Amino acid sequence: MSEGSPTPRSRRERPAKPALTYEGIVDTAVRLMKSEGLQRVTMRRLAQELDTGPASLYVYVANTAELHAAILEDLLGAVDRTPVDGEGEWTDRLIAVLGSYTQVLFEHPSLAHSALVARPSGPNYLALVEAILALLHEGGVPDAQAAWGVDVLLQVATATAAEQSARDRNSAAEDEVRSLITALRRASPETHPRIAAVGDALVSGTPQERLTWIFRSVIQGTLTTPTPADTNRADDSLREPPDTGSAPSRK
Amino acid sequence: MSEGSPTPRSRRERPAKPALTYEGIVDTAVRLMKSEGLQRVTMRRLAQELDTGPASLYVYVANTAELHAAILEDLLGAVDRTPVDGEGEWTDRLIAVLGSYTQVLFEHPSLAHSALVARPSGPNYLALVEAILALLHEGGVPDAQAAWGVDVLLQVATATAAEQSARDRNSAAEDEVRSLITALRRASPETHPRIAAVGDALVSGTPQERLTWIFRSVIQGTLTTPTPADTNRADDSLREPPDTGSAPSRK
DNA sequence: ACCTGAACACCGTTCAAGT
DNA sequence: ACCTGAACACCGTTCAAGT
Repeated sequence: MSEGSPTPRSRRERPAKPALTYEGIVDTAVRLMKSEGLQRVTMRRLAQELDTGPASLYVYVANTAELHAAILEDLLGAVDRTPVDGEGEWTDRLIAVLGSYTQVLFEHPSLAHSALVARPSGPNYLALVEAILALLHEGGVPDAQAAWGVDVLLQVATATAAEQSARDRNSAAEDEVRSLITALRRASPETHPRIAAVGDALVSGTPQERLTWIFRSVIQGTLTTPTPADTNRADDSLREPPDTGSAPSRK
Repeated sequence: MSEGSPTPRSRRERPAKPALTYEGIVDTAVRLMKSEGLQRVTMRRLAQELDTGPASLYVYVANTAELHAAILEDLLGAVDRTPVDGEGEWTDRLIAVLGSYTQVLFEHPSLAHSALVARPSGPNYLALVEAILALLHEGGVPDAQAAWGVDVLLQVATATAAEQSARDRNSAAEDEVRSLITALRRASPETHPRIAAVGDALVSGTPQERLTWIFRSVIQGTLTTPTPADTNRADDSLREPPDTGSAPSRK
């Protein structure tokens, strides 16, 4: 599986245009994303980077969405999962893992938005899900609740990063927030008594404080809210048998 | 297209081309969105619908994002807020309002995704925030927690609608979910013990069941999780950290 | 003063034709 | 058999020039 040794006899050798592979395409896409943002990772721009035409990429990648999902999966490798086996309260360690995930999205703002739709299924994503489940298990959260909770936790983290990063990059989004704040402040106690009553609390706190509170309260809700499944199936014998022997043919 | 309308021959009277106004533009945009989806509500397509050039729209709308936010604000008028003054448990009525909001997004799937970024500040959005705050207040949720909770509740509702609607319209997204499910099922108990242990619970339940559980658990978390503001501040305004460390680093 | 035609600088995706 | 040039059908946004 070794590549042929390069024989550098040609002096007008180009900068080693690498053969197109899925890995090479994703690597280049990640590099391009880090340097220019996801909005520049287009099929055409990426093809240009790879010194080919856009049509060639379609041999390896089905469409732009799949390309973006592949970038996300790659980036998830940077999430720090070490708190899983660390010390301290399990909730704090869970918040640390979720915070690291959010941080990764923040560092690449353009990615967060697409992460809300892209559903990666690669090893880095699975490892993250496993880490969160392990911490919820350690905290004594029932399996059914933990299973549904992991989705919500990743969802709020992703959505928060997407919102925040939209503001960073898009001045129009910032204007929208500004006018929302103005509208909230101007809300009359007559027509909007509760908005007037809570006042600045609607927009108070640092993003950091708010995010930590969100994690804490969603964890709390997950811990204390039974799923309907708990009443439906009391025993856990509904699990699929391991796929030894007969392969399940239905998809 | 609206051709073949009976126009008098003598005059070149067109089919009553309405003068451009902000309201007229938004109305047409909403109609176009309902008939062809948000992805067709482009500046160019909308201008075509209004029988003008795209440049003319920029007199009234700053950019595409603002246009989409205006559409969302209009659609929020369809949210059923009557449960606020209804009967029954406050949590059930809150879930009903949030469910109606989610339903509106579901009925116009293309809108949900943009709703995650667009921050409307119109009357319909304010009325929705007011309604949620009123219900949280009725439930005895402290103001500071209610203020932060309303954001999370709208966020999870929006994100859920966006995810679900992405699947409906985009077969690629559906494939992604399918391969995620496969990946979860195949997870080895050796490397991913918790994923293996919870098994199908990760993907169990109807969207309806899951969404209701999400609302319930986020409400529960909001109710029981104190904000740092409760201990930190009395009535002081928030101060921004100096943030002098932003060095212009070149790479 | 107000509006817009035309241009600039891009897109995703497909497929016939070339190697 | 594999790859890609070229085309199709679009985009957002700007601004000089026309009325």
